[in-house]
Amino acid sequence: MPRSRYPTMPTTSDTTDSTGEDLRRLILDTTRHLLVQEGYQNLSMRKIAREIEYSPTSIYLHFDSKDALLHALIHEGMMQLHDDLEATAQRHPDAPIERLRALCRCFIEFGLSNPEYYEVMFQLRPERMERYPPEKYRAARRNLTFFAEALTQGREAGRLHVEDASVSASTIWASLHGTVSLLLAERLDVQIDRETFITTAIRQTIRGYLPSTQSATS
Amino acid sequence: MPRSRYPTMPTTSDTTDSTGEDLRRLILDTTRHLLVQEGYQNLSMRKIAREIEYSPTSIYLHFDSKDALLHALIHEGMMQLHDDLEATAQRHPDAPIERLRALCRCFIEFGLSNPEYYEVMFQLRPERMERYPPEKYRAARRNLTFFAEALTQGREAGRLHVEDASVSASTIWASLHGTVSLLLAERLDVQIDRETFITTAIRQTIRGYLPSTQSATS
Amino acid sequence: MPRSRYPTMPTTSDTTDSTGEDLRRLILDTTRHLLVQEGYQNLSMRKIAREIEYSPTSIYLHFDSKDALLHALIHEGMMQLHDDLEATAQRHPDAPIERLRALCRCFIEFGLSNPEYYEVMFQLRPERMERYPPEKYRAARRNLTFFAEALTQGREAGRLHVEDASVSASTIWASLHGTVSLLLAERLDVQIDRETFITTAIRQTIRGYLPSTQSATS
Amino acid sequence: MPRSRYPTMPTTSDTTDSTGEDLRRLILDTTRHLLVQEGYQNLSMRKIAREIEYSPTSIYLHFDSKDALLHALIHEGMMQLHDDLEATAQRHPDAPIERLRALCRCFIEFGLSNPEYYEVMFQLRPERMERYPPEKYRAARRNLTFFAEALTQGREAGRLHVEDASVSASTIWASLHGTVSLLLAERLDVQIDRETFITTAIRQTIRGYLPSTQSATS
DNA sequence: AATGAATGAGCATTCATTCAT
DNA sequence: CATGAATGAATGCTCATTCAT
Repeated sequence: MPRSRYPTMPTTSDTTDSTGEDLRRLILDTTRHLLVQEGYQNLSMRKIAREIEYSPTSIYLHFDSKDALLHALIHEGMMQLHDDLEATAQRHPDAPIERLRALCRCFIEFGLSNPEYYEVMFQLRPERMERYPPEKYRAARRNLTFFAEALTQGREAGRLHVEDASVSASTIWASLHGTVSLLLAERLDVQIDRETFITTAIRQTIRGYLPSTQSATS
Repeated sequence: MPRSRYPTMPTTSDTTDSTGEDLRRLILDTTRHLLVQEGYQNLSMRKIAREIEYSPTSIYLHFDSKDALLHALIHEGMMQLHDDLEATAQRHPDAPIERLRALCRCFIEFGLSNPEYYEVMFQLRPERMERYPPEKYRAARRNLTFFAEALTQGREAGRLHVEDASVSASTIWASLHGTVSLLLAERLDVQIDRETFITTAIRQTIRGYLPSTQSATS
Repeated sequence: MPRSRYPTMPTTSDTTDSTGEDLRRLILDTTRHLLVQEGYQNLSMRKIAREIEYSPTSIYLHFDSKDALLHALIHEGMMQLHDDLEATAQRHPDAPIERLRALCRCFIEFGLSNPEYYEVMFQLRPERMERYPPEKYRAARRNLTFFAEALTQGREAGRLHVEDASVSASTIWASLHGTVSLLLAERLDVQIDRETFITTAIRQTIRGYLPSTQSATS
Repeated sequence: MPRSRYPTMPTTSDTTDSTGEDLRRLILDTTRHLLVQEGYQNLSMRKIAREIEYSPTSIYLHFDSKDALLHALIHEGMMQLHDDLEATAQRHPDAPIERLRALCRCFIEFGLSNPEYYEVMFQLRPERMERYPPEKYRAARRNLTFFAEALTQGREAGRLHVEDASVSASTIWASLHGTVSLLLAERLDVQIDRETFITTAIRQTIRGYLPSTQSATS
């Protein structure tokens, strides 16, 4: 009986960690694993149950519904992304532009290396997110602040041209999200080299905030 | 008997035919409608049938399979987007930057006002696209050339800084796609005004191609 | 438009052969062909229609139902088997035992070389045969008389030990049918050589009618 | 609520278990019943479910697939046939010819009194048997050895003329199978008395192995 | 003589979930 | 804490057949 064959998350979540929380962890890890392996569309409670060698019913002892399970998973993903971004940010404490570039690269790499995770984190239909718990939502939004902070510091250092850091963080996010999405959906023209595409996307995104000669437009 | 309760496409396709083509249209229109209402994941042949008040079998008289139906829909969407972009391009024959901005706006507006199409057009998982007919694929790709042409002309006029027009067209597309996606998925922070977000996204995207004082590294 | 790509039956049936009978023939030939190629289970009116490039409806102009079509086909098969057996019988006019052996071989070979045909001819469930037209049934039964005649002549020549030629013809038929069935169902042990099996089956079947030293009890 | 209206198998299998095995039995018994009533071709999971007044899903709690269900059924039939043959063989330990005759009679009676089993046991198309588990296949083949052993002992006693006992067991099986098949398919001429037909079939089959005066023919 | 349009019934299988234990 | 038993609803798709034209 394997039961715990996948790398475990270091319990980032707010679990009070009584004894039986182990199964909760096992479910989450297995679900994540299945998600990556078979995709969101093919994820089913039964498969999770089969994989952990418990009955489907047991999952419901720990999660109210499939949605609740997914939400927990999204949250974990957001937390991991947070950790990744944070580590990245700390590597460039005094160079906001470099930091911004690194954050962009970090986001894209997170998406590309966790494709199915990415799908549930950012592409789940709004109705499935309706019941997403507000405090988790707030935590997720915190990821954006890394971008906003870099922008703000860049502006304060006079090196970036930023009007509203919060809005700009969102548009940067949009660009990165579009980049990841097209790559994951394999919609990019085969003639275009992936790495060139990514580099260009990041470069142009950042160029949009560098002071320009023609400041005219709108 | 409702039967035709949704706005109809003005028969963009190559049909000018007999009576029985009406049902084909009805199916396509209804499918589009269901797509925006319930999303691709919840779309089923039976639901379509129920909605048009025909038997599921009847759909198969007009489309070989669910995939074929979706492909037809995607193609229609691509063709309409093409028409929109073309009309937009012609409105600014001699001002590449203005044209580029208008094309961006056009794309975003297309996405926001045809959410039915958008999901299947750009977010369908690669497996479902595998059998997408090559000639339709080629037609779809043509939409990108409007962007590439504007970039090229802007470069030739010395007003845009563009290395590879084809790659850049793709990164612009990525930005726009990300923008539309986040809006449709209702992932944007409620505190941010939609119109501001869109305008900013477009402006920054284009700024990325304006000549800058600081020569952007790599 | 091919329409008549398969070898045609030489109109053994009782058709008055007006002009439109051509389609009837085409349907029969195509059905036979499909049967051999794809098996009885996969035979459908639609497939036949597709193959002959007529509408499914058209088939119903010539055959009342799928059953009627199958019955016509069975009849044709029986007639062909009849021809085969007849030709075989005529080759041994004066040697009843040899003739019997040849008839057995002929039957088995017919079965093995027309597997799917054989299936509908002899293995169709009784309820599908209920409405089989009596005159066709009688014609089919005539095939048995070749065996009965050989038995009778063998008895008259004092070379075969036969009580009731009609019953014995049936038991011989049963043996042959069993032999063909097992071979077609691939139920024979792989260690047993097909040809040896067939030869043995025939030999033993005939030996059952040769005069024995031990007068067989009961 | 009928639920258990058919004769039950006395749990030949290796289950001596809990309560839930009852449904498994009910499914098997009902399936057998439906098989004889409607034939293999018309057997569907839904019909079984309807008949046992459970949901179709419930069947899948006990059998992985339709094939698995059929295989279980075939195996049960083979085991019962085995028991019947074994009991028969033991009744004639020292009289190989009598034993052979009794085994033939036993096989035919098994077929005629278990028509439900018969079709799936011996007439299933090879495709459906492909995945038949090898150990079950081996068990099934063991039934043939009763015939082979009787032949061998008859030969050793100098009372039967047998070349290859294994091949001959198969041809005897073929004869019996043909006999049963024609009877079950109701293909026998109504003028022929069933019992006469069966007796004759068995007698002639065995006569084929008695030493003959004319040993000549190949 | 031929068809286009349409359908009701059916298929094997999977799903998330519930409930009594 | 965990489960076995059970289900209603759903899935894409195929079938033989009918009927008005």
